[in-house]
Amino acid sequence: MASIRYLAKELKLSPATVSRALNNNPLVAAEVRQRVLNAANKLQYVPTIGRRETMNIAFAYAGDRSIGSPFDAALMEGLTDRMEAGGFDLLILDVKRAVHPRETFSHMFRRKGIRGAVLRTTTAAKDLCIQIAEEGFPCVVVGESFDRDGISFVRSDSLSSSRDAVNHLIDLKHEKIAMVVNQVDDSDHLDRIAGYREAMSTRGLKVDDRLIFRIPAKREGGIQLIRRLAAMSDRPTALFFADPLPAIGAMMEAQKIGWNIPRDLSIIGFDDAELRFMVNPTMTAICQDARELGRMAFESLTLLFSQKGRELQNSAVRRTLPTQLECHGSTGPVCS
Amino acid sequence: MASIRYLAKELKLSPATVSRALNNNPLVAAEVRQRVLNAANKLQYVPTIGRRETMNIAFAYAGDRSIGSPFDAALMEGLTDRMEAGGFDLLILDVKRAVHPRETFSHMFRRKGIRGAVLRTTTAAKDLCIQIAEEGFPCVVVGESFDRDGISFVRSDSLSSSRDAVNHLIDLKHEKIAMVVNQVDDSDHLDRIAGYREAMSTRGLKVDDRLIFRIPAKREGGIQLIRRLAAMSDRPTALFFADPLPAIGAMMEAQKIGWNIPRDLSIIGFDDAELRFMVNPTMTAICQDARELGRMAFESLTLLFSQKGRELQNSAVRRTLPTQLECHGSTGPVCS
DNA sequence: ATTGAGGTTGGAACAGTTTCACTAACTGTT
DNA sequence: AACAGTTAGTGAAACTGTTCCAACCTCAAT
Repeated sequence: MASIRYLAKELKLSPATVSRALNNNPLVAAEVRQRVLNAANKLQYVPTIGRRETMNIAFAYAGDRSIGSPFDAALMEGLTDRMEAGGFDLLILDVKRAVHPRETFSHMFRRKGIRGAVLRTTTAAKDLCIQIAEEGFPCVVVGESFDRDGISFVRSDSLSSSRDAVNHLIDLKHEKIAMVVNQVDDSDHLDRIAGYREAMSTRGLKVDDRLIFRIPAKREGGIQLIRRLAAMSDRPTALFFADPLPAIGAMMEAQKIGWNIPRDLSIIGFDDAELRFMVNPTMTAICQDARELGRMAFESLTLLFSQKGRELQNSAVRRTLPTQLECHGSTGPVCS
Repeated sequence: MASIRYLAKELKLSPATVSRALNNNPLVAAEVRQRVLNAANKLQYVPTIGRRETMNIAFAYAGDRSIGSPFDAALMEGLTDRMEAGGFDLLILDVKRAVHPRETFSHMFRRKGIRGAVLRTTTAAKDLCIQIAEEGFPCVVVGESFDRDGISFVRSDSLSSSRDAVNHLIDLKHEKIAMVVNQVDDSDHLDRIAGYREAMSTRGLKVDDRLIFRIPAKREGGIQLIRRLAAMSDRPTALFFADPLPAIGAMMEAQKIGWNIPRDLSIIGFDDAELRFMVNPTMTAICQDARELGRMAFESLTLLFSQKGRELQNSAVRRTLPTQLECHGSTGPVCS
């Protein structure tokens, strides 16, 4: 369709100049480059190798790059699970780093021969995802959900399992149940808070805002929280964490200052991987299947490529994966 | 150099047929494809996009795919650290899955436009690495070392820090110090055993082969080991683990059966990531900087591309990264 | 005014891929 | 047995993207 030569004819330039502009070659005038980029975006230009469409899919970090987490690793594993069969290759990149000055994101993807992207993001970078999606580039976001149309995403259903978790604590006769959540909200975490509130009020427990603690989503956050609790006169008997690492930190610090878990304090965390088995006692946690999430992301992306995807155009692909509450050793009946 | 058309002329075929053969298109006769592949390998054919050399680097799993580990995640992070500046992109693949029937590995890499590969491997797949290296494809192995010439690799220096670890235990007056190591050996683990033996004999302690325990490198392995130790009449007072997960499992199981760590048992593990901080007490461990290892792997690879690399040809690039012993709460003086 | 340097641009050559037409062999039908 | 239809395999040609080289244009210095 829209080839380099077609663009060239349209813009009354040579193919050479268009190619240079698309590759951010400095030997092209700024004004010309801008015109070429605009035309390429408008005409939905997609580079090919010879006559073959490229078969790369990007796992793209929008925002902080944090490959380090087991969650990302599992996600990637799921992504690659089905890719080989379709002849796709997986490319890792950091969108902020990869994009050249005065280049749109979708253009950067095209320059690298990428057909579609799985965007791994955090709330801080939500805008970035919206921007990329609005440029019309096929992408699926993991780790955030969006209200507006036109943005595809896959997510875990945090709401119902959060409800389950809190109900489990209430079944154990806990009443002062605190929710511990990251300082910055994303939609996933908002769901977790909603689940907490729902379960509490349904079972006739008052939700006191002072029972919702905001901490950084790191191990240190959990440690600090325990130190705060230790000073309280009327502290909660159970904690529900919306993130894995603070839950671990809290368990360790609590034991360090002599509390017995679960006798003196019950803890429920989240787990993307196998962390719940690495602490003593093993941790009751809500588990999400990150690998399956990766598979779903890939399938959503291929759906966007297909004819059906073209029809959907503005209505996006959205999938939700159920999560499970796994009961282990960090929760027990309230001890009064 | 060796282009498709050059190959075609050489083999008295059309460029079309050569292209098909190289892409494993089924519409080409088996005998012809074989001839093309042989010629491509002999003439060191490298595909290009237009006239530009491809800029992909592969993070290739040779053997079991195990992206899941934090070690791999950190490795990848290190790899990508410097890549963007050089204009390279990182491609993830599983060599066994990616390779087509009757296709050499180097050919598969070339088909995908890959300039060089970082091979992440295990001992079980050591042969695979040797094969790829012998095909002459630029690659750097991580996680294994090789005696023979012509194979580049980056590794952590396990020997000296293993010595440090055991010496630390001896300083704490331990005498019955056991070494716990994976059932299958790789050169890295052999180094760790060597370090153990060296330290023991230098300090005048006898190395009893019954003090070297072989277990699967999983959490469960450590659990099983503790159960075995519990039944022994004259059990070791300290354990030196060559792998992260069994050390964690052992700590948990030991505490479960009522042993106090470090009073009843001192434990030293390995840590690629942050696991040592997630257990209680925090774990004394040998830490390797997987991220730096990734950076080194990338730099070694680019060295192989450069002119200097051409000269080296048969003598390979080899780098070793020091590791550190970090003392935390899981080791203490022997208690008699 | 002339010359030279540097920035831009286009033409041409060349890289790989696929479409289309063609051949040869094989298969099934009359 | 003869014929038609199908299929595997091949090559020419058309098309895609990139870079080398020559040409052009502008501006400053002589």
